Amino acid sequence: MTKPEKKDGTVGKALEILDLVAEVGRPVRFSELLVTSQHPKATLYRFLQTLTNQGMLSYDEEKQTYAMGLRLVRLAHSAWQNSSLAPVAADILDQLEKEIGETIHLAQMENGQVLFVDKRRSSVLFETLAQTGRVAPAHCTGVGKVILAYMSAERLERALRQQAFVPYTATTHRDRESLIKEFEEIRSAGFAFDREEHEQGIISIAAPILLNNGRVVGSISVATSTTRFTLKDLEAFKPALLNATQKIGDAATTWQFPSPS
Amino acid sequence: MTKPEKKDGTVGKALEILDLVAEVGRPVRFSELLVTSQHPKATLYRFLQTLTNQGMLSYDEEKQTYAMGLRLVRLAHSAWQNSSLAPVAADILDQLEKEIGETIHLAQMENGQVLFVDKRRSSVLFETLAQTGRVAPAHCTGVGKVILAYMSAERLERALRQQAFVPYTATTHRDRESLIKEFEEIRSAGFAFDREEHEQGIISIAAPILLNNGRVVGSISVATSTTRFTLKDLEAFKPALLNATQKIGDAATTWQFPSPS
DNA sequence: CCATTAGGTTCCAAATATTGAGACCAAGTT
DNA sequence: AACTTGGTCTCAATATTTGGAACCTAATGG
Repeated sequence: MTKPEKKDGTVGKALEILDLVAEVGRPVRFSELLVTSQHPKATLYRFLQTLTNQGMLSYDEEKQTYAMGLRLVRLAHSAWQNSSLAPVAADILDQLEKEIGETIHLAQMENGQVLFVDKRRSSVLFETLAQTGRVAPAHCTGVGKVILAYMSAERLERALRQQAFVPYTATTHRDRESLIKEFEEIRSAGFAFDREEHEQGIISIAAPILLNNGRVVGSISVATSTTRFTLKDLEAFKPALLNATQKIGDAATTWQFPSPS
Repeated sequence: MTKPEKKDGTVGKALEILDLVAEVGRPVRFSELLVTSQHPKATLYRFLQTLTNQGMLSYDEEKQTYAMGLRLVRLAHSAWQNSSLAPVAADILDQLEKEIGETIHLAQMENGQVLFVDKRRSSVLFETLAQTGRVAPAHCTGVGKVILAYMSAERLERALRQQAFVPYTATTHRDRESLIKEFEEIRSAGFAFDREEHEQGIISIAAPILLNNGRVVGSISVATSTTRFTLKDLEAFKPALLNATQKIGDAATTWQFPSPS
């Protein structure tokens, strides 16, 4: 009673199961879900049934596995167009890419995680983990930290509670205090670095996208590998980066702006 | 009792509302949804509430509008990777693009509609309506007709019932009979044409992707404008196209294959 | 400037859908 | 052949959803 936190009935539970399947990231068996979810057999079974014939999941009869359904990609298309910064930012990202020629990510906050909503690929073949639609932890990425640093106290509190502080590398922030300490630094600099905090050998510089009323709605980063650039080198991109975030912020303010998570 | 057709309780209804919002394709007001949905005020309100704080919808307080939520793009990423043909087909599409240098679409069936799950853009600046995640009617597109033509009787029946037969252009099939008649032709040819049936000035050639057991799981099309090619010209792509669909079919058979809608 | 209305939100008892223990079934293992 | 493991089905108890109507609030108009 002191911590209900969630009160969304059947629909909420069903969606929880979708998340579960999504998290696994591959087709998954009934029994596997049975242990990770808290539900009894019959209940889980019915949810799976419902979600499957709604097209939110797909069921492979032969392998007897569940995977995410195609209806989601249809729905997501609409989400991407209407609720993400991607359409507003597209032209500006194109321009930024031409200017600096490195990998660029456009990210927003989704339930305490960083969600990549668009990107431009470096011409050099170099893959980061990030693809459009992919998520990453907020506490150890440039895009994540810079959004957190500019959040309102209320939203920040909620987001911090959602951080698991998984220590990916030696430089990853391991607790709330350490992370919060960096925020002041980020705010006074106007941008954040990722110092190989998520992936060994990958660094980035990220700046916040602010609405004219001061609200953060997302961020952009330029990411590269330590074999090609140092943090100092990345700092050279700062003017171009801030110019881009400024423009996107302006555009998003006048345009239909998305409500943040 | 004679035609329940849908029996998915609360979850089904909630998802129906998501579809509703997606269909509008722009942020939408409460009152607008109230008339298109069948639900009473209070009920709709609660659903919107639930979906919003689940991140499936986003609410713009200022404009008082609902739009699709970012959680969907996160979930869809997983769907696209696990349940679509896109990952299996990626390399083959790349190759096909190099070979013929025209716009290519990879499509699957989703609830009676054609869903584009990937594409390769022609180097010539030429935009079709199709983007990844976008949907189109099945009865008037090459990718749609060719999938229908190879479906099992049972699945076909279901799909046909979902066709609205909107007459986009002069050549669009206007009824079930006319459409069915073309299926034999398609099957004996092994591919389908789109004769400006969806968009004036856009034609395409499409071939089915078949699992080794004969089941259709998707299709590929090469689309172009009538100012650049004729149907005869498109037919020249047939060998390359069939080669690609064959390979994708093989790959999909051995690989984790998605369950069709 | 008050009256009126349209768009949203909240309440609550009745109607309905969800829930889960356990029975059941199929297929593979020992 | 008995035994597991993985999955599906049934049914009564229970919790949730439901929607009419009251209630807000901010616009609109007279």
